[in-house]
Amino acid sequence: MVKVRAPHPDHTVKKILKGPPLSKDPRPLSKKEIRQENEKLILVAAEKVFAEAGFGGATMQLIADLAGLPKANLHYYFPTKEALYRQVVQNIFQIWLQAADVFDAASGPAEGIGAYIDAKMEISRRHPAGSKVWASEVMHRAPVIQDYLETTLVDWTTGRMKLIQHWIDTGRMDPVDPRHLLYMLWATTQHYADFGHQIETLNGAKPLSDEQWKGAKTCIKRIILKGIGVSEADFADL
Amino acid sequence: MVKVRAPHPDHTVKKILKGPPLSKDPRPLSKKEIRQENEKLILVAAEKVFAEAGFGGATMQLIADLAGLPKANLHYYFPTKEALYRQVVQNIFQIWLQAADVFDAASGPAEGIGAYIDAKMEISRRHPAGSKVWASEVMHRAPVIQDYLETTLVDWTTGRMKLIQHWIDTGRMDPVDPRHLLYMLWATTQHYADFGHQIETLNGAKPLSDEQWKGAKTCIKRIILKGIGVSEADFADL
DNA sequence: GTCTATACACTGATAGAC
DNA sequence: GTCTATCAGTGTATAGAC
Repeated sequence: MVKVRAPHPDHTVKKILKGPPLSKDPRPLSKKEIRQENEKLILVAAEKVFAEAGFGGATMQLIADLAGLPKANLHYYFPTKEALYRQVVQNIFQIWLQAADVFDAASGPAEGIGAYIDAKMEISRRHPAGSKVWASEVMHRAPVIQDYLETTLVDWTTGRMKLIQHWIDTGRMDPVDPRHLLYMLWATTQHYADFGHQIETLNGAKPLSDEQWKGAKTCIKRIILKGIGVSEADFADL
Repeated sequence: MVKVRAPHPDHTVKKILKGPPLSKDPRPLSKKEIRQENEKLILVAAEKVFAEAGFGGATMQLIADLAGLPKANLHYYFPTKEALYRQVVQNIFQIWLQAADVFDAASGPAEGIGAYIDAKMEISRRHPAGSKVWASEVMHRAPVIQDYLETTLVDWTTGRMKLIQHWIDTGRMDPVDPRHLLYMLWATTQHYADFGHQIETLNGAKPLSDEQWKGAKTCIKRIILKGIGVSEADFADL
């Protein structure tokens, strides 16, 4: 008996990724512009496919179809699947780090942590695919960006922990472990991207509305800021 | 020129999964016992491999090697890779739901939420592989357990939200959105499993010690319970 | 820079002896 | 119930015409 082989539990992926290919800019372009244009096209498509299917489940064919290019062209711009993946992950990491800026510019915990939550929630909303790729990469023991974790991320975390400790020492918040506070901030905000499907399902199969996103941000900020002993007067305007 | 093909960014997986195969019980066994024994062996191995490599990156060969069985035997016990995966995911879901019991048995928010955090943190610690498989499944839009999300999970969540609302209505905690509070609990506790590698890296490449796990639990409970307005006297014994 | 055709490796699954 | 050998399908990557 011939049995049809189930391609992958992620058979939904193909449906989701259906639709018109990403549109190209129709202007006449120089070679350099063509390269930039196509690399961008491929990276955007790759991010979505890697997010939906994981590295192993993603195929160059799926990415090519979504980008509207022949499969061979992908290998012209990126030598291997892994190189393409690596570029996707690095791009996410940049966005992720960028959200840290609001942290430093702040005058105190209410402003700094509040703004950081807002920024990370916006990332979860605007870059859900990127967040998922990042999560997947870390879950699989960071095979391609371990060096970043050990250098950039460690530095970033150390700096932010010192800042939080300073806020504690000057009596502007409770003496909580800065490390676990950071993890809580990462976890809570990232959850809305990584587990977005679960959240949507629990929301009656509908994406969160503008109001609901706003409500989520406010709720998270209230609980955490109050939880670390920031005076309620300092974040009454949420 | 012949180029060696990079097998997968998860090349670390093979190393990690190395070591002596899971030991079998050497007693003489009945056929039924043999079946139970081997199914258990396969499921444990599969959980690890699926967690480390994702569904697409996992291979029946890797699972077989880790279980110490020939590849063909896996197909004897589980007809397809997907069937095996499905069983793994369902097992996780049961553990996950089980943690809910402590929630209901509680007399109020301090006890209920505190115990739930403890229970979920223990799951993250004792079943990190399972947690990762679950996270991966949801991130990929739950291709095999969507029906569970729509039925069991929705029911569970609705019930717990009502309980929290009751606590609010009786003035035992602040009027926060129960939905987002639940998400925060899930996110924060699950983070210690799913992002365990990142946490380890930030901990000097060492797993969290007993003390550190305890510290994490305490820190999370303090922030959240205080954040939702539970009187500090009610959780002073953390 | 684009794209068709194809090489080569690997994986899930099965057949069939023991 | 166990296990070796093997098949068929799919995937990455490349060659080479345009």
